[in-house]
Amino acid sequence: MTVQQRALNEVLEESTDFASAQELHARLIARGHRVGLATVYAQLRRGADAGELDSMRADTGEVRFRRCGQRSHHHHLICRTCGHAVELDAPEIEAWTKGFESRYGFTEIDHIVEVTGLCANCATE
Amino acid sequence: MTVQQRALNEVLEESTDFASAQELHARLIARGHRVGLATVYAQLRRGADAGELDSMRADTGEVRFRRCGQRSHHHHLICRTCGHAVELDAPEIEAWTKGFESRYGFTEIDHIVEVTGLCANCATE
DNA sequence: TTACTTGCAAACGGTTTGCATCGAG
DNA sequence: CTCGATGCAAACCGTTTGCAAGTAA
Repeated sequence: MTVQQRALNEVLEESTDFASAQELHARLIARGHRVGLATVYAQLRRGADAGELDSMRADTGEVRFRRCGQRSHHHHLICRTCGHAVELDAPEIEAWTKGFESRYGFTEIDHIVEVTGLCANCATE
Repeated sequence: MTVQQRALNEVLEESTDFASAQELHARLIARGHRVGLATVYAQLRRGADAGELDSMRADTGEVRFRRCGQRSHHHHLICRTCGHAVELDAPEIEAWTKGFESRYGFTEIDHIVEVTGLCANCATE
């Protein structure tokens, strides 16, 4: 656990919405940390691979990250423009996917569900 | 309406899934059309602006296009091992996502749903 | 004619990589 | 001491733009 990792974790901890690698890097610099952009990218990649971070691609092409607050399985409603996120309960989805196990003979069923849209703020611009 | 536009329309007409600008360009070249990549991008942009094309950003970062309104939205149940796919109807999902428009003030809501598992064949191996 | 489209090449912006160095364990 | 993390600079890749030449109407 390096100094840079601790610093990034801190910033991720404090932000509630999805943030881009560059935004996170800028915040680190603003706080006086000396961190390379490539390092931030590397850290974010590791975090996402390890399942500690959720990632999504914005309309602009950047990837945005957020620490996953809930441990249990859940989904997000995410603004495609600014990354603002709402956590969703999805009992319907869980039930829906369960049904496939017997119906199609599939096992170990998993699912990825991302709901995206434009939040009230971004829609007016 | 130029020759290149007619050619691209033809290719879009024939493809049922979302295709990237580069894929579409490659298909045009494969058919013997002399078209520049920049032209394909320009055409796709115009088509999307005019509402004739749906566009979405893939995980890889490319933008993929599809002619609008053909074929209703659906999802797949895909085997993680052999790639075997089953088409799914998802009325529950559609209804579920619709509810968010008013509840959270989001507009233009879209969703990505991927259901994966092991098919009967692959599970026994 | 005239405005719009074409298409090459160069620019752009986010991300990744090569590699020498650093530092945690 | 060792191996993974760091960070600069350069490479990458999809996309956009500048601009000269072409073409539909």
